[in-house]
Amino acid sequence: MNIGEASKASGVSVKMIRYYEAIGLIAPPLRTGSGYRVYSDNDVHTLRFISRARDLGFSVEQMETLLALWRDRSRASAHVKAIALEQIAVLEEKARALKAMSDTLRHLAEHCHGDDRPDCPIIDGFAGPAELVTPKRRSRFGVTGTDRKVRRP
Amino acid sequence: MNIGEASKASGVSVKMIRYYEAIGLIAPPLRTGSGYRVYSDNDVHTLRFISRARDLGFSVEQMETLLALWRDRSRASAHVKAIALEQIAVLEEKARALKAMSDTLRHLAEHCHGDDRPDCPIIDGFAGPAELVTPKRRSRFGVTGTDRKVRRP
DNA sequence: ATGATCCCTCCCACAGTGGGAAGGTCAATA
DNA sequence: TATTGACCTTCCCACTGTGGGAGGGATCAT
Repeated sequence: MNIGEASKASGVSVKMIRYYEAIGLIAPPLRTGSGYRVYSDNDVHTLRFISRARDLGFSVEQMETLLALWRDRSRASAHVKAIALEQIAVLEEKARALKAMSDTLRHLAEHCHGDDRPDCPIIDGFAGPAELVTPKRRSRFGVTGTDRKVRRP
Repeated sequence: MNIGEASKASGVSVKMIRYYEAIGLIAPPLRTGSGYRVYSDNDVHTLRFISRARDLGFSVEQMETLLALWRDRSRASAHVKAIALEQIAVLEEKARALKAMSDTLRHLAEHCHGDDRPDCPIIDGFAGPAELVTPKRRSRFGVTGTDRKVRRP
């Protein structure tokens, strides 16, 4: 099948399929004489796997490992579990940081009467002393991980 | 004071101060004869405001509004509150999505014995039918917002 | 005067995703 | 058969927000 069909069947956008191929996450598929990419059911299966893993917040780098493990019938489940647990910890830490932020904001908002007068504890909280506003400084939390390396060599 | 000092005093990195200037979030400061940027205490105050807002997950675009409101002594607190509440909702939705992900993963991990046998419900969950693995499809949640426009004209 | 420590600008990288231009292909329909 | 419309191709660019680093100038203390 063509890329559009594979996209619909897997839930990965056409753009992303090509991107994953370019960065080497998936193997280049066969081509027709005129250069169209041709995907098998098996390829779609892999794409679907990728889609699920993305939805669970795994990075492309982690998916590389996960895919290798998926294909390796002799791998130990302990290995996969370790990666999953690591990911769970990351996810939970991000959720925690997010919650701390919204709690702080909510606290500020609760003390703001929200009418047409200019006094506003939210704005004052931003401008005033740090302790009032920062739950825990410097937790920027990019959604995808930190310092990873160049992958296209 | 020079940019390095302003950076230390505000908690915004030197790189970011220049970036915020380039995109027009902050006004270009005065320069010495040799081209060094010179910041006043007031500038540092603004920078600190920005630093706090960033820590609470506001995007640059939101900060533009927030800064304008901060400087506008006649603004209505309702306006600020509305922005804050919006941000709270976004933050909470992200936290919720993150939690759903980690719950799903944890569920999968709990059923994985984690030894050297290859059976692994985590991997199987990725490869198998969608219902088992996706808490709620297609919630990718970039940390900063979606479709915003070019700002350097 | 020399070296250390600033600062300047400019370019590049990254994740991950989409937009779109310029062009080739394929199937169906008029 | 010729045209149309839906696909496909590659290539480049955008974005957010942040850091790295090169190559060169400025300031300051010893």
